[in-house]
Amino acid sequence: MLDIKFIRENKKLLEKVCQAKNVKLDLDRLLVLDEKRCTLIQQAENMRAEQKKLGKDDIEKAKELKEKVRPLAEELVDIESAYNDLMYLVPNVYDPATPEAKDDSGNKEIEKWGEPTKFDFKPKSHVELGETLDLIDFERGVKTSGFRGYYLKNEAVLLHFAMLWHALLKMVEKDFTPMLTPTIVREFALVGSGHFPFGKDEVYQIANPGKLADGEMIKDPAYLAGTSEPSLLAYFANSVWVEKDLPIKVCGFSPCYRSEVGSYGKDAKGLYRLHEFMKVEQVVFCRADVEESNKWLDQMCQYSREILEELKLPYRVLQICTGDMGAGKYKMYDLETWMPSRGAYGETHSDSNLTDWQTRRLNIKYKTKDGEKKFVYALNNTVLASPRILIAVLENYQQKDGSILVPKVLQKYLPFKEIRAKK
RNA sequence: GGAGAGGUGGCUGAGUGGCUGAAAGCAGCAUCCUGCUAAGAUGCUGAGGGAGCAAUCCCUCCGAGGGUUCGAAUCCCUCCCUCUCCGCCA
Repeated sequence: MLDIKFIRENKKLLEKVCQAKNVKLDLDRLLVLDEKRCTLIQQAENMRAEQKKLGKDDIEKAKELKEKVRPLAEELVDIESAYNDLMYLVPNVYDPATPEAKDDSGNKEIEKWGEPTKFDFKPKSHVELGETLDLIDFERGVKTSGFRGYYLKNEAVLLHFAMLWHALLKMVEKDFTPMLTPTIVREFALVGSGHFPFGKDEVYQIANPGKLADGEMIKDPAYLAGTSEPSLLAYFANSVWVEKDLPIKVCGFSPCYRSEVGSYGKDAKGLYRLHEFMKVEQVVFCRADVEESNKWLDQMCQYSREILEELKLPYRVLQICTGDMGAGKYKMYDLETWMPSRGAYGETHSDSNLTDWQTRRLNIKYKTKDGEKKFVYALNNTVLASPRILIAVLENYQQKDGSILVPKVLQKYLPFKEIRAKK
């Protein structure tokens, strides 16, 4: 959400943003609704003030006024509802330096660490490795869970948790408050984070929303969140901090659920695109200052890079272009980690500066030194998501003899240093 | 799942139809007073939106949403949440 005043004054800019971000929004209609809304509010308020003044001195006249206000109030409800629907669709502006493009072809590689792993043998994919070493069972996963189902087994399970644990400890070390967040969330959390109304299809809905047999509506349906970000943000909904308490740094651990509708054909095999996985996520709230928030964006990226570097996994940093960055984002990086079976880097982290776009939706503010109230800026980034990261670990660490070495940094958490075929 | 009770400002807590946006206390801020500490005196102190250079004025908000009424924190309905007891359960 943006400030309506800003929208009024920057129509041209926002038209451009809508086009660049591929957001369909009738800005003219929004502005017309806004105008009507202001007029109606003013009229209704004046009448109500008059009505109140009359009090019980002239009940007849007050009655008349009441009847006059009623249709105005009714119209206002309709207009405000339409107005709000559109307000939730208004995208955030983006950093002027953002590469412009219609799709991910415009993403710009801004840094690279390490080189793609070279093998002096024909490397296996994590799917093959998972099968021969008895680490992953897709067949039974699908049998039990359906398309994209999987079981992790044996060392892969411990490796998965070792990495998540390592990631969580890392963030605690960086002074983030660890949180284990709800995965079942209400609508407002997803509207607040901006996952709604844009990506409603991608979220699993539970609690049977809609009409009951007697025609009653079930309100407040529940959803399975695709990340702990909505929960981490919603935790602070309707709160006001004092400037000196900023930044607020939290990290969440949670299972993540994604329906992946609209990507049926993509990444059909392996651990890349799953309906459920686990993730450690970092969220920072900072002062309403673009420069400061961009510094945090870089800093959060650095934390994630540190983990990839400790794991000695080759990666690159992309700045995401306008067409690929999502309505709410002001600036965004992805980290892509080298995945030998793809012969390419695959997205493992996503780092975003949303400025006040989310905090306006959730009403999260702070009081400045001058006593002024402002919406805080919010940012989020993946710390580590698994099993996807397992693709990179299993494949990059495989040996000629078919075994897999355990990254050194993880060995302290594990009762083994390598993974070999079972007898 | 069954049976009860309840949700009021930063906190405690009055208030059951009409100058109540809300008593009182605590906390907070300001000033004064007392040789420190402590205590005392007085005043100020909720949020959102709108008009105005400003003083100020107007509207909305007592869990949320509807309804009754000229008028609702107060009456009615729905929902959400909290607490107590019972049942069930990892």
